[in-house]
Amino acid sequence: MDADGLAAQLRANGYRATIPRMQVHAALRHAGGHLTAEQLADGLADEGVTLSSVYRTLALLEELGVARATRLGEGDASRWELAHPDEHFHVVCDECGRVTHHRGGLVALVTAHLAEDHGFAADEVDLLVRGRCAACRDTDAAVPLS
Amino acid sequence: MDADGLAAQLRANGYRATIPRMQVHAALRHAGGHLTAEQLADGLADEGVTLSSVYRTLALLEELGVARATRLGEGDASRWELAHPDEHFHVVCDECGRVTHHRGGLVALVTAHLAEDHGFAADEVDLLVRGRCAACRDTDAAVPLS
DNA sequence: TTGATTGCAAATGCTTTGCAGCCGC
DNA sequence: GCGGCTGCAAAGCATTTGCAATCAA
Repeated sequence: MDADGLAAQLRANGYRATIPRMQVHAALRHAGGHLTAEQLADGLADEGVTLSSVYRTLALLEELGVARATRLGEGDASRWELAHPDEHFHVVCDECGRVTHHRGGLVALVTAHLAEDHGFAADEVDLLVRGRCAACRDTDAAVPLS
Repeated sequence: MDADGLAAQLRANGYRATIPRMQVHAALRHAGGHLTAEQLADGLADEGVTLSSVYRTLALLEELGVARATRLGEGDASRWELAHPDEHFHVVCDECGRVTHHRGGLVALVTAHLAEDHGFAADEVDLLVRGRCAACRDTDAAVPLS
């Protein structure tokens, strides 16, 4: 979604199109996702956007279904991205920290299974995989610890 | 695993079998999982076990592969359970808060897919589904909001 | 005995909130 | 102009950590 679209959606829901809201959205769109609230605030400090506004804006964007939070580690901070229209899941490498998206019918499969067999209406499916990516596995093989 | 098994596993790894460790494990086993650190500490206050020991113990049990943490909400505290030998995922009802486990070959399917197509070695798969359970959907139908 | 482990309390880090002024509508 | 939003600073939680005392081995 572009800036005008966001402004329209905000106003359509009775919210105002303010600088922090537009800037946070632009930053998420530009970065392609996986930013913490603090990273967003740091990057937007020049525009006069503060951390608390970032948090408030993220909560709002989430409520509108525009953004989405994911916890990529145990104690870590939440990381944010724009909501994708199609389902996906996150694959995180514990070694290099790289995060990739994977798409697939998997999420739809889970949803259908739960609905049919258990009468459960799934609103949100969050699939997180942690492990080691191909690049890091190669590196390990080349430079063994022993 | 029973108490003796845990004591043995602790000592085999160079750790001591102390009261907090045995009690936290027993509490998790008895409760069947989904307890926060604070709930554990409250229930074990009579045994003189403090919150910080609960946290340290949980971290240790996780390292040993005996326990496992899951975040069931955004800002919520982590909930803990004993690790199951077989994979499973959590289904949380947003309305009544009930949490159920579901088993299935789904996790193995994801792991295999990532390994074969992307060379990614998955260590941990965390699948969380949120929505409304059958019971709550029935209730809603009987007592419509309008 | 001896060092790992605990309790206590203070510190940390992420996130939320109260309030007075500001700005989009 | 009005009321929603923001910045600022302080509070709130879950979790971690420093240190002296304690306890398992």
